[in-house]
Amino acid sequence: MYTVKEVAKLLDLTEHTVRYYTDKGLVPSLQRDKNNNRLFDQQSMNWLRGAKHLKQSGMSVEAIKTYVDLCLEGESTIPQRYEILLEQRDKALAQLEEAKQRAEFMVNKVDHYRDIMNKVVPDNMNPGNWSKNEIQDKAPLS
Amino acid sequence: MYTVKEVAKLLDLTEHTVRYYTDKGLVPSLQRDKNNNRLFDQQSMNWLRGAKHLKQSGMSVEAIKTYVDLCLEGESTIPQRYEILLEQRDKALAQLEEAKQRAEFMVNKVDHYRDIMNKVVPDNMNPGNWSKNEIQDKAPLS
DNA sequence: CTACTACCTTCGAGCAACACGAAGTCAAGG
DNA sequence: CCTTGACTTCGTGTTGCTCGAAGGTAGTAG
Repeated sequence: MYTVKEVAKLLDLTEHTVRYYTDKGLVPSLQRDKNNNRLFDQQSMNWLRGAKHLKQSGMSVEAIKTYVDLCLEGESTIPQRYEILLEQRDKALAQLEEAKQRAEFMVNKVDHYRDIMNKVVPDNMNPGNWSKNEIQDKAPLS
Repeated sequence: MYTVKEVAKLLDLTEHTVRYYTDKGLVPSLQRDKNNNRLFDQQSMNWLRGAKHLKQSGMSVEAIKTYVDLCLEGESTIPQRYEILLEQRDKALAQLEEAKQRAEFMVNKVDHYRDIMNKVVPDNMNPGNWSKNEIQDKAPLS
């Protein structure tokens, strides 16, 4: 059994966010101790982890709540839940592609700055001269 | 030369966001036509693309503005800019890792739902039973 | 010339998802 | 007993859009 602080640390969320999600009903199995403190068992952790993944893949808190309610309704909602997950999966895959490009972009910029500071190339590093490919990147305008 | 609508499409931003960023000074090279319409040349596109990448890697609009101002100040701010980019690069790399895990998670869930609908396994798919590894995933609690 | 369409503009309000701080409760330690 | 610290609720603040109103301009069709 975990406290708010512990789950926040384990799942890499702030305590504020953990409370916010539980208040919004995203963790239906949440329990309380005799002092009304939130208490997370493994199942509650799983709801919360699922909520985090769904949120980060682009769902609103409200949409996640709807999804959770569908889960609680039983097996009859499985096709509906499947459709939702399918859409979120595709978003997650698209995000992964974007994250790759972003990481590559940032790595290139840092390398470029390092070169500048080593006097290898002149300063064409301000974003106005940033472009989408390295050919242009290495052909400074200014 | 591109209009707001065109850059929005090219960079995959909403028109609102493009106007918001330009209003916040993230595109110092922005020009206007005789009717006061925003007009983007290649340089302005690059500022905007840079702003988008920095934003998505976790910087606030205000922080990006600060960065842009540093760029405009000249070469003396290069070490400072390098530090900023270094931090953002690390965040981008961390995000990439998270995106990978999230995508894997979502793919597993979708596959799992497909199995359920094909009557391969019983329903243990509600998030309360979701767990971090597939061993547990395939050992339903309910 | 007018009317319609399709852009663009500014501005101000609204909104989601937290973030934060106040004010209070409770249990343990010195 | 009193402080420390972690928890609670509640209400306000912030960021980054998001939307819509209200209006200007340019092109085309009748």
